[in-house]
Amino acid sequence: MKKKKNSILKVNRIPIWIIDDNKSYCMVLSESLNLDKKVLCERYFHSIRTALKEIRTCQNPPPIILLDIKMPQMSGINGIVPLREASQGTKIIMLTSYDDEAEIQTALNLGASGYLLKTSTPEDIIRAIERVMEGGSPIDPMVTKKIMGMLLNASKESRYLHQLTDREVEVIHLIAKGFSTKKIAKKLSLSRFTVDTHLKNIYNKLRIHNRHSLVAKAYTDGLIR
Amino acid sequence: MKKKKNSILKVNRIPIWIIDDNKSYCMVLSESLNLDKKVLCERYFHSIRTALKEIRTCQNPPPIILLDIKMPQMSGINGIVPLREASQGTKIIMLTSYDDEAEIQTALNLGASGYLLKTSTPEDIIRAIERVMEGGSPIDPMVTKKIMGMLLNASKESRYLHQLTDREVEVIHLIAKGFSTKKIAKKLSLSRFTVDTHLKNIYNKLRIHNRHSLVAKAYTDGLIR
DNA sequence: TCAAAAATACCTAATTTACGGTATTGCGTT
DNA sequence: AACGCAATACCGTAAATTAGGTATTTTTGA
Repeated sequence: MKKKKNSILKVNRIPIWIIDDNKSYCMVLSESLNLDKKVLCERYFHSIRTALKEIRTCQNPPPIILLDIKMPQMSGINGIVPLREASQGTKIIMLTSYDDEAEIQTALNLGASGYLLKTSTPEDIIRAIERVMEGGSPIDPMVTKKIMGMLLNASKESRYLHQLTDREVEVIHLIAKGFSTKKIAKKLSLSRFTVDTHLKNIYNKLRIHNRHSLVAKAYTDGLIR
Repeated sequence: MKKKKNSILKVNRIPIWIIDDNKSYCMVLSESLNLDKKVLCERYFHSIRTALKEIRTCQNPPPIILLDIKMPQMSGINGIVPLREASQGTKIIMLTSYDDEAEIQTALNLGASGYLLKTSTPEDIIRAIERVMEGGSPIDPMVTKKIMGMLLNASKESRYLHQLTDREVEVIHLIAKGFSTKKIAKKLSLSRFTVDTHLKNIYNKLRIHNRHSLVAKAYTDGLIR
């Protein structure tokens, strides 16, 4: 462990910036956060453009930026990359009213360090900031829940979507484990012809023509994880 | 929104049980949590067996159980299903010293509501309990970070791990799209023999013997997402 | 209880795959 | 110059797969 990291932390409050087009929310949040002694909202901006201009010229870019995802001119998503390029040390916590899975994925892939819903309390946000400073990636539990629910239900949904039968799903899982027709037949105590028939029916339902497509589809459609 | 939910919350403290073989940790945690007025650790057990016996016979099973994952006789993982069956209303928060990805997946799939590392402070744990009561699924930010890192780096790592060449990776992607040897050859303007050779080399490197295993491996190893 | 759906089994022909070889070319590194 | 490695290409063949049938039994739902 280096001393440097501590020194930043010990200069009392963690400096942050907020970027959010909603001016009242921005002000209220800023003041709420400043009530606590842990963080200090130094500045806030109502557009990514102005924030970018500032971060490129200022002396001390903040270690943390709270970034609203939904903004008129430029989506918060598009702000992640330029902001991080302008200041490599800065970590970004997305703040949003939506809980759209695709956005979460994109935001995190682009290098956001956290993802909070706007229903978060100031305490939640402060906690998240501290977590990010420690190297974590806080994601709102509700968001986590949503993603998990998605993952868990995907296989059932997909199965229903394709009208696959129990046996067919069973065969698909074995195919995905690399088994050949014969092996599957042995494993399920069936004739190889039966397995063949199941496979043909699966192919027809999924409109594919071979095993490798089947495995790919099983993964992309969430039938298998 | 129903009123019922609030009524439960308003009976002051949320009752919880702790199951952890480490007796001193168990006691200390229990007392720490009880310092706060939000939760009340009613009981703690040092084995799943005793906790199960109790939950099956008691009048008021707790809404929340903190369950240690690493225990001598029976892994905490195996406790999830019987505990939930014994008391359907009870939600389980896994508590562990490890941050093994497979365990997280398994635990969550089996119906655990949260996953915290033992480095969590009592405040973290109380917060997590409240989140679960609200229907969320708190996962320790460090754990989230680990999973994310895994997802992001998987393709590169996996590729490096298996020493696959550029061309080989290219072929794998086309296989995953369902193309046959001939189609791939046409697409890449190669001889079908060349594609065949690439495939043979891939099989040797990954120690597999057919296309469907390849696609499965490409997905599970994160070569494809 | 009757019909539909699912699961089972078999056959054949055409096609594709897997895998054992061998071999040439080009591109970096030493 | 020598070497390793990636990429390319070719051959032959046994095994596996796909796709077109037909057909019986079991299960299930209306």
